[in-house]
Amino acid sequence: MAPPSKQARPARARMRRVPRQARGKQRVEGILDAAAALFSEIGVEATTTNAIAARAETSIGSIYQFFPNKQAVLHALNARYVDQLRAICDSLLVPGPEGESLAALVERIVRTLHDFHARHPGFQAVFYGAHGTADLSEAAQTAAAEIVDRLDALFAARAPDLEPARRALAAAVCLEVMKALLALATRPGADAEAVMAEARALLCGYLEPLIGG
Amino acid sequence: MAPPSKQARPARARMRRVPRQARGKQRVEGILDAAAALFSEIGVEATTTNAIAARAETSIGSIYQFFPNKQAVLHALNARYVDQLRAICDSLLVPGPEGESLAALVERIVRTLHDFHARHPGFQAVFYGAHGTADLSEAAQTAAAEIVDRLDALFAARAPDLEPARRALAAAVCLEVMKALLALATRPGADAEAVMAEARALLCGYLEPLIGG
DNA sequence: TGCTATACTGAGCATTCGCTCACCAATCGA
DNA sequence: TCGATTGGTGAGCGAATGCTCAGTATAGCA
Repeated sequence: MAPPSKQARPARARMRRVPRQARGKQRVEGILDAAAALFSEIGVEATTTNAIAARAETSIGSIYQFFPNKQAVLHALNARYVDQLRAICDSLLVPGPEGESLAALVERIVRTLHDFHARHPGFQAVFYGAHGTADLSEAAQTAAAEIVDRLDALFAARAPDLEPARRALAAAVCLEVMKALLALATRPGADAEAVMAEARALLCGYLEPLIGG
Repeated sequence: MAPPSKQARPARARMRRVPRQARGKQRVEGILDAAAALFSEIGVEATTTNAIAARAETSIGSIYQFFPNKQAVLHALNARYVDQLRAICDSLLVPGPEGESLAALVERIVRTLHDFHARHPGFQAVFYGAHGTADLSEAAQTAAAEIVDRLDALFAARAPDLEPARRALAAAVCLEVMKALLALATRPGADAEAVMAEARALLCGYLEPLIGG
């Protein structure tokens, strides 16, 4: 990422042009798919715009028809993941069946999020990366804030008397722990089931005094 | 990092020349200090060799007198951290005073490692980064493996009957959880003490059934 | 059928980065 | 004092990267 204006970026646009025809929409999807694959394979920084174009079997020109710069591709990909995650959370991070045990709740959450990680390798690259320049990790924070809010609401539903500050902290802690352990579980050569079992034990032990059995 | 031979690197050397005079040793230390500062401020990838030289108040030529390439600087910095960490672990990850409670042990570990993180901002940048190109994260894995081994030995001392496979898994899980929560604690604007309290609760709850009270 | 908006292309420009090399300076040992 | 070894310098090279732009192709519509 070399010469995108040394000055502070003015009013950054997310899209240069919105695709109107069907093939335009397909191009954009193909570009995002290619970016996701490369991000997870070689990392965000190491992925070049020309490589994304080659992987998407299109030309760099096409990328810059729709995206103003490389960052915008990352942001768009992140937005796609956040949308999917939001849909999943809507049916996941809710009180669940009346009287659901904490263990069952934790099991549901851990398994669902692990599935999401496994199905979308690019997600980790976008969500977990420090990406050096703070500006880029803004994408990750968007997604993280989304999940912390949902978790916080879920905790509030199960334990109305828990102090809000403690609840928010617990939600943030749970997210970070989940991130760390799901990364461990999806590491090449790791025993995902075994790690998930530890994650369940860890989270249940932590949440039991807070959220009740 | 642009043109360091597209081919597989042959027999990578860690140092081009070992400093013999005192001022040479000081130069190397100054270069590592500058690299550490920049890595933590703007990230490993975004840090250029010229920027390191400027920060160290020397010339790029001097860097390449001692280091064969940018990676070698990262590796040397990592080695310096690993040495310091090893020294700390030697007096930290041992059974401790006879009959020490699990809570006291966890408290000791969490606090000491938090201090280390706070004192060496560059450490996180080196230790936590994915750094894209797998080759670079090798540095992080070196340090991680070191700590996991120590933890494993500590667990073995406290719970000789625990199954080795489970013990190793628990050690890896503890390291990842610690990494995640220490990162959360040192995040700008975070309440480090509050996060550390949660970390203690989390780890005690997890380890109690494994390592005994 | 022709006209227009949309979509697509890829050589190449501007810029950056890692790193070299020819040269100079300080320090050491005898 | 003087050669030898070690330490230090920075303009600039080659390669790679993000991105542009002039031009071409396709789709939608009257």
